[in-house]
Amino acid sequence: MATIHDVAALAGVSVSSVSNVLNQRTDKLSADTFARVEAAILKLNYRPNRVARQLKTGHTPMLGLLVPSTANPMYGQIALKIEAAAQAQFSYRLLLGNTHRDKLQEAGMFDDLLSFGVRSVIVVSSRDDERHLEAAVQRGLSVVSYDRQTTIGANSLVDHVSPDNFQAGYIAAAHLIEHGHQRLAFLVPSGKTVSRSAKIEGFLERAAQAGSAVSAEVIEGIVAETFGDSELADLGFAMAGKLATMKSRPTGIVTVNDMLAMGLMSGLHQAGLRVPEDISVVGMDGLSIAAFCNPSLTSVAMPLTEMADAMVQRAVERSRDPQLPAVNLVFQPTLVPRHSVARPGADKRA
Amino acid sequence: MATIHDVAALAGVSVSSVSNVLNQRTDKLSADTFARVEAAILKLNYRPNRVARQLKTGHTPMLGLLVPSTANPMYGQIALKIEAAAQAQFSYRLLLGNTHRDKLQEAGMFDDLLSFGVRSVIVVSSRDDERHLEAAVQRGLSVVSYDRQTTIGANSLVDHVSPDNFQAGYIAAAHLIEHGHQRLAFLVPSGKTVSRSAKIEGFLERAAQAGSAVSAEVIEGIVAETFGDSELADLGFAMAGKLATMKSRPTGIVTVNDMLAMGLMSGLHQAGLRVPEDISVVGMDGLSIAAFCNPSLTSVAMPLTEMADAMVQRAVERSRDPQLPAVNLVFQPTLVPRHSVARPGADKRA
DNA sequence: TTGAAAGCGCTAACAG
DNA sequence: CTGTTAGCGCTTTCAA
Repeated sequence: MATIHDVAALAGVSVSSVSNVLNQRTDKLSADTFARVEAAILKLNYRPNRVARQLKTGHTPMLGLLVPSTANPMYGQIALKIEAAAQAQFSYRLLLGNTHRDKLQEAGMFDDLLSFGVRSVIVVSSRDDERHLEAAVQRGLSVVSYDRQTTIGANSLVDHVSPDNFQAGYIAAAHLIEHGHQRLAFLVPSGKTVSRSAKIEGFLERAAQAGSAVSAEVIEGIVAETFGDSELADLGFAMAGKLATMKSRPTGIVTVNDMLAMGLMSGLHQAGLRVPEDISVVGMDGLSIAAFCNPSLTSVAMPLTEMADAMVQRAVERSRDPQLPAVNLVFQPTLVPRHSVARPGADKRA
Repeated sequence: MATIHDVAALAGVSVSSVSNVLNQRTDKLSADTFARVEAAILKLNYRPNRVARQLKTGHTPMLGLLVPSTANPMYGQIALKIEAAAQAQFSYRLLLGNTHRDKLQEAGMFDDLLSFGVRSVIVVSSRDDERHLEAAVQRGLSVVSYDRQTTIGANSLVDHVSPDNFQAGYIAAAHLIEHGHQRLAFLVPSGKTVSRSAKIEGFLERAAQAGSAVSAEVIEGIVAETFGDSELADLGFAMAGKLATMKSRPTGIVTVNDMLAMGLMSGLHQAGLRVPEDISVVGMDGLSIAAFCNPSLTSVAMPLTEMADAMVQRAVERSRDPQLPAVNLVFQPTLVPRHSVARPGADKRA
């Protein structure tokens, strides 16, 4: 690989002139010198060594991304959008880590990012406890946390970008109520997270507004060790079995995410219950793949592209100017009606 | 951040002793020095700067991964397995790039990997032309290509790891034939790739062995610009419309991958055709999520974990010893029977 | 067994 | 406008 010295020698100039060309400092160069250097660069097919540059400047065009698992299509989609935003906005590349929501995995990734000189990281995790994120900030990382909207006014060192989860729960319940459902349930894996709590609150709030005619309950399921890459779908499938045997079964169900909904619908079908004739289901995420279930899944979609853009922008800009105050950005979800919701008692087979 | 000098000062030794501790050269150190240095490292919470180390050694514990799009669950799953293998085998981190099968994107990624000093890359691309991969090898990258099994004996500079796609097509057709299907079709997006061709050949071969009673055709669909993140599912959905209006419709369909199959089943259902009663469908990939379709999708599963392990091992080992000859590893797929295949004419509703 | 010192390739004063 | 030079933090001869 050619170095800056080779280019300087070939162009008959000093290395600093070459460096100035590389860094667009045209004001410090004669047009002639500039041209000669450019020619030399071209002829040698020279590419500056970013490692050397980084050792000097302390910067590197890389962004860390921590997600629970790219095997979950939601996070695969997020990774795609974030990569696109990082390239488009800053020509940054992505260092990816699957954490399985494990604190140790996250900590290991932070260590490595730091030692690679990466200064910005986006964390999609959802654990309730955020102290290890603050610790990472103290060590010099600019961290953006996804889906963990903090209380307004809370003083944090990390940026937060999140859909309005309360609103998501609210409009999901509203959709079912508008279709005449009176026995609602919210399905969620056990384990408290900020986003789950907010969704549940929104769901319950809307149900409460409907008065005593509408009942609402929260049903927790436990993710088993034996579940595979699609553990949430596995859980939904398992929970369908429980639902099927309930005496006073809910007619309208909201799930905390689309994978759970897909597993649930599959399990309900297996148990001989029809969606939406016997039970209506509303998912959350807006996974494109959920449009291809049978029936296609009605879902509360999150504005992924906008959120990805915002996350990348905050992560990089704050790594460049750590003085910037942390912000708390909230994005509005929208209901995407498809075919998993109907009036209770309706029967298409009629 | 503490540097090696801080540690040396605190321990009262020279930087080279610290370096020797860092690199486990215990033979060149007294036990006492070693202990003092370790203590200093601990007290300062010192982490060696990998950038500086890399500038000196030329190595960095990073692996590049190029996939068409992590929004496709198949590639999300591959990314997950590869990351796990890279961590487990070598403690390497992953630099991820979504290429959308675009040659320019791939080239840009190669440039960046090289300038970051990354020496190994795994490419999941499937374009027929492989010259740009060979070019990357010339520039110093160790590249492993997935799903592009080359002709035996072909002399290549890149490693190939691939499922036996011919066999995949073969057992998919066999499965349908065993269920009594006589009019088969293979669905594929237009655009030739090595893996698609092999699958088609295997499919046709098995059909031919069944004699003149069995007919087999290949149906190509064109991915439209308007399709979204799940473009393959969109395509399957669109192709279902075409199938529904065919005069002499196939009863057993094999799709080149699971996303296409999911879209297809959704489209068939939309068109009033039942799976598997009216049409049986066999997918390929073995996506865990395909177990939650309705009906659940019978599919030819590829041994992802084993392939990921092999790819990582080859990529890293060859980057360390470029003398190693390129290999061509082939892995066997297995049929995962679920509920999208039945005897033609069978009717569960009876 | 330990330390001094050269340099990996680049940037950015600073001097000319 | 151009060139010289001192590092960035580490590894690794080579001497002591």
